[in-house]
Amino acid sequence: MGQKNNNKYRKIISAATKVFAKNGYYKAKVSEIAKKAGIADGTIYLYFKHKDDILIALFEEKMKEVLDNMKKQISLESDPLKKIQRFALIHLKLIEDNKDMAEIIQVELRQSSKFMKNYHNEKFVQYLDLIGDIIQEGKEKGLIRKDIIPGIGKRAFFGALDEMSRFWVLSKRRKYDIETAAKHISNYFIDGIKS
Amino acid sequence: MGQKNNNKYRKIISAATKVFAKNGYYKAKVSEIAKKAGIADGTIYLYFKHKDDILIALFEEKMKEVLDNMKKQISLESDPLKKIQRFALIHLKLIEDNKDMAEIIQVELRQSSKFMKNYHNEKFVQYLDLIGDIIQEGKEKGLIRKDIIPGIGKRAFFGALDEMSRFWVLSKRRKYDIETAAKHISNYFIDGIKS
DNA sequence: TAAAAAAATGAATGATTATTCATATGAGAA
DNA sequence: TTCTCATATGAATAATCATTCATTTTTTTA
Repeated sequence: MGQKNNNKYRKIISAATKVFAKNGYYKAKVSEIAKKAGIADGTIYLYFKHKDDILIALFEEKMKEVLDNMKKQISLESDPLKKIQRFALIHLKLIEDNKDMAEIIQVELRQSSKFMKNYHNEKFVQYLDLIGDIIQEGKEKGLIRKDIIPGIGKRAFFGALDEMSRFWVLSKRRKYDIETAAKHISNYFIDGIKS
Repeated sequence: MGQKNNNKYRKIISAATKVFAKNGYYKAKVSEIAKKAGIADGTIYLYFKHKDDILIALFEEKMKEVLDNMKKQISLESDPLKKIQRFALIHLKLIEDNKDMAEIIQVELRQSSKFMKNYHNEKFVQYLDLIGDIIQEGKEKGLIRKDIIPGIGKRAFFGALDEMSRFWVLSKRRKYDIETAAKHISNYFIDGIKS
């Protein structure tokens, strides 16, 4: 038991994604996850020690997927400024294609430091660092101004995308389409930091 | 009872700010708020109907303060581009000066749509709109490009600042000082949208 | 096929806490 | 001082769920 490729493990993660997304971690009932996964309540505890282990496992899974996917896509582009554009588009598309996951990351990522004081979301840090690395590369190639600080730049850019996602995740209507939003946000940023 | 200028009402809000900030809304115990406010548990229910009313009242109070303060400060500047710079600085200073409040807004604002499905944070919308209005003004004065969409711009800029705050609120060490971060973030943005 | 091991079940447990309310306290009026 | 009303108290209540574990079902082994 407890194997990550186990059928039931997968079912629990998948059910939990939906249940956590609906009302947040605290309002999510373990029994509802079990029900949605089509198993008994107790079975969950054969695969996870505690309720919060489900959330952590879920984070790890999804973030790894997101991170691997983004890395691959970014590597297809060689121009750092183009990489930034692509990052924006991929990120927002990801939100669109994984609404449940996006809701959880939006809401619970913030909460995570509160209720799991010791859990450090390493994958999230790496995701941010992808942007930092692009900025660094751009500086080295002379495409980005030398005075740009990657640590600030990566947060500013990620934050801009993230706030746009938050708006989408939490509101019903989509006012701007993904391509437009991605293009605008990456262009503000690129024009703001390029040489 | 229930008067907003009431002594005990104030004490409860103030105690709740600290208690919510420490471990988040769900882990906060009403009895701990009461204890910190120096009153009996039951007294809280003379001023608030439910636990979540405390959080909503707290939001309203703090956001009103923040909003009024920002409005006043922004109005001292006439150049829209300077207003953006000032917005960044004031916003980050505010986070610095109100760490407890900042933690609550960072964490619970996200959560709020989950556990109070009907509560719409009007003051937050207005805060975002301050940025939207500045952008609009800049476009009218020919200082900002005509193709900039205020609805995207305001979210991008706020998101950039907000992600920087998140980093500060959740980490112990401050790597960049406020003035530097504010200057950089507002400059990326200004260079990205100016004519 | 029978025995043993592994997985799964779900009713019962036990801990947690928001909320209530019978009672007490204090302040102003007469 | 005594009565009244508003305010405050905090022990008791009652509902909620995560977690456990004795029992059952399924799978593997021989």
